[in-house]
Amino acid sequence: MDNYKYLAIVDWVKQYIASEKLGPNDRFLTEKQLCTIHGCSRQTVRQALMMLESENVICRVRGSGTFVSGRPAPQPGTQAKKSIGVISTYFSDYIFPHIVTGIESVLNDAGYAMQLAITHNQVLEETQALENMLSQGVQGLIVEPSKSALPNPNAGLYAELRRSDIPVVFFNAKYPWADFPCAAMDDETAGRIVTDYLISCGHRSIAGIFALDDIQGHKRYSGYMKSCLENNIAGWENNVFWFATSDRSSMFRFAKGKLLDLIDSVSAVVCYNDRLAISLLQMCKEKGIRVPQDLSVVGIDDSRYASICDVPLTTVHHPHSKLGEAAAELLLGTIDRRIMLPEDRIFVPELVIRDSVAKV
Amino acid sequence: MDNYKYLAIVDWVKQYIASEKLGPNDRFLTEKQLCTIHGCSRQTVRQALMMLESENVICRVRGSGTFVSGRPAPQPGTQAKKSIGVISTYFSDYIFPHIVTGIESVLNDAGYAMQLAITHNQVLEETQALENMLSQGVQGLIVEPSKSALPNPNAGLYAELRRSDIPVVFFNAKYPWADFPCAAMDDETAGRIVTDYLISCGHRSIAGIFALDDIQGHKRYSGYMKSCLENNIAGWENNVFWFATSDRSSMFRFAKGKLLDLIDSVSAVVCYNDRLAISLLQMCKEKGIRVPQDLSVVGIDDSRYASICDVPLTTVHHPHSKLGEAAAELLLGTIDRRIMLPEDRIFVPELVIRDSVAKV
DNA sequence: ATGACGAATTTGTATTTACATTTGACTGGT
DNA sequence: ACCAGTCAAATGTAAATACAAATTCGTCAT
Repeated sequence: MDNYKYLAIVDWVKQYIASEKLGPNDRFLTEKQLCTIHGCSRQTVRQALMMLESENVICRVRGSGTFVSGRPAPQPGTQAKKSIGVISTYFSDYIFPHIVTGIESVLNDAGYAMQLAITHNQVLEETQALENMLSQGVQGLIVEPSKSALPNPNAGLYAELRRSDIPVVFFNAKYPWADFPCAAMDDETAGRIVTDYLISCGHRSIAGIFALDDIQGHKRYSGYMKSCLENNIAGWENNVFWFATSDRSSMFRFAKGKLLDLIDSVSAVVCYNDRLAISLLQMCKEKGIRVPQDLSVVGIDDSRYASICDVPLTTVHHPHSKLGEAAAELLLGTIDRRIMLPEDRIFVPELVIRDSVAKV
Repeated sequence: MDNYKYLAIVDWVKQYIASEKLGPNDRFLTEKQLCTIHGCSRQTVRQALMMLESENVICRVRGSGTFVSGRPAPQPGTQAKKSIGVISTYFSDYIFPHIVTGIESVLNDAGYAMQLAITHNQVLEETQALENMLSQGVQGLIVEPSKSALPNPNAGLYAELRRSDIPVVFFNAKYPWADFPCAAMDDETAGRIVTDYLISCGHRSIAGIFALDDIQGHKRYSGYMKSCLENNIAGWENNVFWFATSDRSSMFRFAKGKLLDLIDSVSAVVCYNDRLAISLLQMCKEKGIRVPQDLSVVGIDDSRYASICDVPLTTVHHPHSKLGEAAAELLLGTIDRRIMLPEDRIFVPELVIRDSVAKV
């Protein structure tokens, strides 16, 4: 039975404030008054007040007095609502909003607040975000890696997280050097099934455009490669065009010539994702290349633009919000179990056939 | 010059932990040792240690000793990174991601973390989010009101925020009973210019579909109304179709008959926003109504779908991310000045002409 | 009225002393 | 090898005292 005087005073004060209906900024009893009321020394009163101040119940001003501060701690269960940090590369567009929505819904149901930061796929912004989150005292982190296929200065930070038992879950991709659980779709299979589909439609010369700095890009490329190998597609290795995600907007300006040459020589293109595919569609429109008559195009991710755009895009469904929910569930699971098992949640990709592929 | 012993000891300990490279869970000096080192009483040492413990630098165990805990507080500037709460109705889609991105960029530059909650336009979820944010100790709030045109149970909470000087900024709309600054576009003018444009194209019977539970809906309706009045459009009052935002997805199921009758009787429709307009376009497609030949449609907000969809939509440009930035700047301004002047940031809407309106 | 000054009040810092409670290691017996 | 008891060490609680620093407010002179 913890029966200490200063704790008794803490409780008494809370009761007192509640019963007297003291609002914010009302003057409270002085230390001396509390001493005589409780018949104890000033130090004991001070210890109680110190505790109350750190709990944000009161506010003390030297020379002036003690005041009631803010909301008087609604429930006695005074633990602050816990929060989870979410770090994403982007989220203004594409599939990201859906993923984050999925995360939010699960976190919210579990009573966690969500703190969001965006890295714009820049590792330094990731560093910044991680530092922020940690100094905010988050209970866990859900991170989409930035430039997951390149060396990364944050390895030390993640190691520290591991040591201090702050749970981390990745989504979309995972850093190979950080063994945390991950929610993602099976990107290799995604790359494979779009290529398989093109081949099943009779295409034999198929270009691929992939992100270079990103594990997802590598995996999708790998699926494309395996499909080409298994189906004895010749020359595929020379038909691959690599880009860095930072180039995404500018690649169609700077590398247009090279890209057009490549496109001229094939009958179909596997695009790293829908966003890229849609840019390609626009370029084709400008150049008078008809899709799918002159060129077949497939994307991956099934973003909403894929179904709305001019030539509805054949693509691979991305689990969007389900993936976000899975990531959040993984994190909550590790928080509950208090251990970090690196069990991933991998989603099986499904082909979505629309109008951007011709049979030959 | 604050030159207190216990603060000196706090600094000394931080230095010591850093210089000796003590990791988490390493045993630290005992209180007695610190007493002899600094030549002071044990209480003074304890005061310092108490501070360090509350800062999460050390961890004390009765009967055992003092231990180094976690990360040793990187910079001496030890105030936890401050965070701002952002409460939005939705954000997975439409213009919301852009708005939130704008907010994030400004907050991030100013060194604030962003905490995000979503209400799904439900006042109770707004209550929940507000409570969460407050218990997290945010420095300020950026809120998009939920059902801003209906009575709201959170009035008391906002009054409390006002009293306790926690700055609040609204965006998109403001509650009429809560006098906080607001960043929004001029919705009345937006409603007016689309109607004006339809009239300038020769339309004389123009329907309007507006959100009922939302100040933005009221204002856009008001613009539509004024334009009709000024241009002597007859019968406009009977051509208005109201809906609640919660009906949005289902209205085309339940009220289809009534809506079709309405559409049959007019040559043009003003839609509350692009999202609605696009749903309408799809319905028209299904029913074989050609846009713009049989029916002209205008939206408001210039979401990305407006430019991509089948019949590119004539609409009004929404400042998206600029509006988000403005909201964040308003908030940071009031934080800096420490007073809340209700100065709004209103954006002038601009018509974006695409292909969904026919001249008659 | 206004301003300067100072006393009283109130919280902050510092020391000293005493005892309580918990932990961990040591010791001795089985 | 194991168990139980003991004891020292470490932190926790409590009190009395003294002085420091900031604020408030009344008084007095201008």
